[in-house]
Amino acid sequence: MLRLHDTMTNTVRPLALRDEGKVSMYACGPTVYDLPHIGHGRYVLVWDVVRRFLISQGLAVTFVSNITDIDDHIIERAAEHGRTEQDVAQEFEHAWFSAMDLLSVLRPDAVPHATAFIPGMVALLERLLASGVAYQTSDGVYLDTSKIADYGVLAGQPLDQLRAGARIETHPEKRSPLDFALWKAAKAGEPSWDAPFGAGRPGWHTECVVMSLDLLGEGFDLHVGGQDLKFPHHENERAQAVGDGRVFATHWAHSGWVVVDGEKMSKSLKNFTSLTDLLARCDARAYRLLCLQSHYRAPVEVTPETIAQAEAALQRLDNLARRFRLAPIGPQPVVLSDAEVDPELLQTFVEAMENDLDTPRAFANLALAVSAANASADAGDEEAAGRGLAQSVAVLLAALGITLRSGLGEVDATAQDLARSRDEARARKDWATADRMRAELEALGYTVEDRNGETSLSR
RNA sequence: GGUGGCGUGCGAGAGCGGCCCAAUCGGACAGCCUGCAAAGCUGUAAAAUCCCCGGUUCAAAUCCGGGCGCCACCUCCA
Repeated sequence: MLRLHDTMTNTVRPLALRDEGKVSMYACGPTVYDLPHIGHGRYVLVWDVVRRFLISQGLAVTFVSNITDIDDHIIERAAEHGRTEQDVAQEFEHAWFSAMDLLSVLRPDAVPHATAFIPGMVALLERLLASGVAYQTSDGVYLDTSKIADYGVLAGQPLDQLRAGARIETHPEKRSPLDFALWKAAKAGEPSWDAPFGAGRPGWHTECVVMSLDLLGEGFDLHVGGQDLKFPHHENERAQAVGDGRVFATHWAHSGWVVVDGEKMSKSLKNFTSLTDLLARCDARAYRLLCLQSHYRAPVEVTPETIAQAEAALQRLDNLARRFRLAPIGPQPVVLSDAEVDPELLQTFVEAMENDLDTPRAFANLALAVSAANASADAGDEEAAGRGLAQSVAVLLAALGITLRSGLGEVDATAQDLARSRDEARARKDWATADRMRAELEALGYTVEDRNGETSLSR
C-alpha cells in the first residue's frame, strides 16, 4: 500500500482505507476568477499521479474536486468588468479544464460547485449555531475555534502561538482572532442566498466540508492540497466537521510549491506565469515530467531552462518509442496487473512509488531501463529483450500519465516519394543528392533517420 | 515573535547511518556506430569541505549540538 506523509501526524504512514479496495479522495479545487497559474498545475499533477498510481494498483478511486464559483475575488472581478459572477466563473472554469485536459489530468469523478450546495451549508451552520460552536455577528456567522478541542493540529503549532501571530484585522464582534467566517451577510449588489440566520453567502472554508462529506461520506480516506492550504483552509474545514460531531478525512497530504529563483511563485510577487501561457509554449508532458523528477513535497524550480531540460529528457523517451515502434498508451489510467511489464522493473517502480511517492527514484529506474533497451537493440536484439523493456517503460510512464509519441504517423505521398528517391541516390552513393533530399524532408517537418539502410521518417 | 523546511557537480534533482570515491535527467567533451548525419551505446571531465564548526559512532551527505545563509506558513493563495 502507498505510504504517504500525513500532515496531521507528521509521519509517513500507509493509507488506511475505510472500505477495502476503495479509495475516497478529495482535493480543493480552484476559485475561478482568473487563469490558472503554474502553481495550480503542479499540485494538480501531483495528485493526478497519486490517483493514477492508486488506480494502477487495482484500487477503485473516487476523486472529488470542487469549483469555488462564488467568493470575494469573483465578485470583485465581475464588478470590475460589469459582468455577472456566474459569467466570470464560467469563463475561468472553462480555462481551468482546458488546461487540465492539455496536462492529461483526469477529470474528477465529481466536480461539485459551491453554489449548488448552499442548502447543505445552511443546514450545517444551523446545527453549529444550535450547538453553540458557531455564533452570529452583525455581518455573518463565525466559528468559535475555542470549542474545537484540537484546533491547530494541521497548522502544527500551539493555539496561543497562532493567536499571537494572527495579523487579521481586528473585528470587534469576533470572540477570538482565530474565529473565521462561515457565512457572510448579504451586501447590496452582491449575490446572496436566504437563510434562517440572515441572507448571505458562504465563507470559503464551509463549502469544502459540506461537499466532501456529502459526496465521499464521513471518514473518507485522503484529503489533499497545496501546502499553503494547510492553514487556515484545511484546519478550518476540519474544525467545522469536528464541531458538527463528524469524522473528517483520516489522512492529509500536502504538496510543495513552485519556485522561481528560490522564491515561491505567487501573484503578489508578480513572478508567476499562467498555466495557459506555459502550455501554449511547451509540451505539456514536459511539465509533468519536470514535476515527476522532484519529490512532491519539495519545491520545484520552474523556469524556461528547467522546462527545456524536461523537454530534452522527454525527447529521449519519445525516441525510444519510435525506435521500437511502440503504440501509444494512455491518457486513460493503466491497471498494471493487466499489463505486461518486466517484473523486476515493475517491482522497483512500485517500491519507489509506495515510498511516499518517490517519483524521482521511479523515474531514475526507468531511465536505466531506457539505456538497457537501447543497448540491447544496438546489440541486434531489437525484437526480444529490448522491446520488452521498452514496452515496460512505456506502460509505467503511462501509469504516471505520460503517453509516449513515436511520431510515426501518416507520411504523405510526396514525402514517401522523396524518401524512396533518397534511398536510390544513396544506393548509387550519390551523397550530394541524398543530402539535398534529406534537407528537403527536414524542411517538410520530418525527422530523418537511416534505419537498416532505409530512410525512416517521423514527426 | 512563533512554527515548519531547505543548503549536494555547470543546471535540475535523488540519496536520509555502511552497498556513496554520491543515482537519474539536462548540458560539455571524446570514442564507437554512420558515406556524412540523426538516433543510440560507451566513456571522460565535472561534488577532493555533500554550507561551516564541533560531537556521537567501528562507520555520517545521512544522527545530535551550535553557527551562517535561504525559503515558506502564521493574512487571500496550490
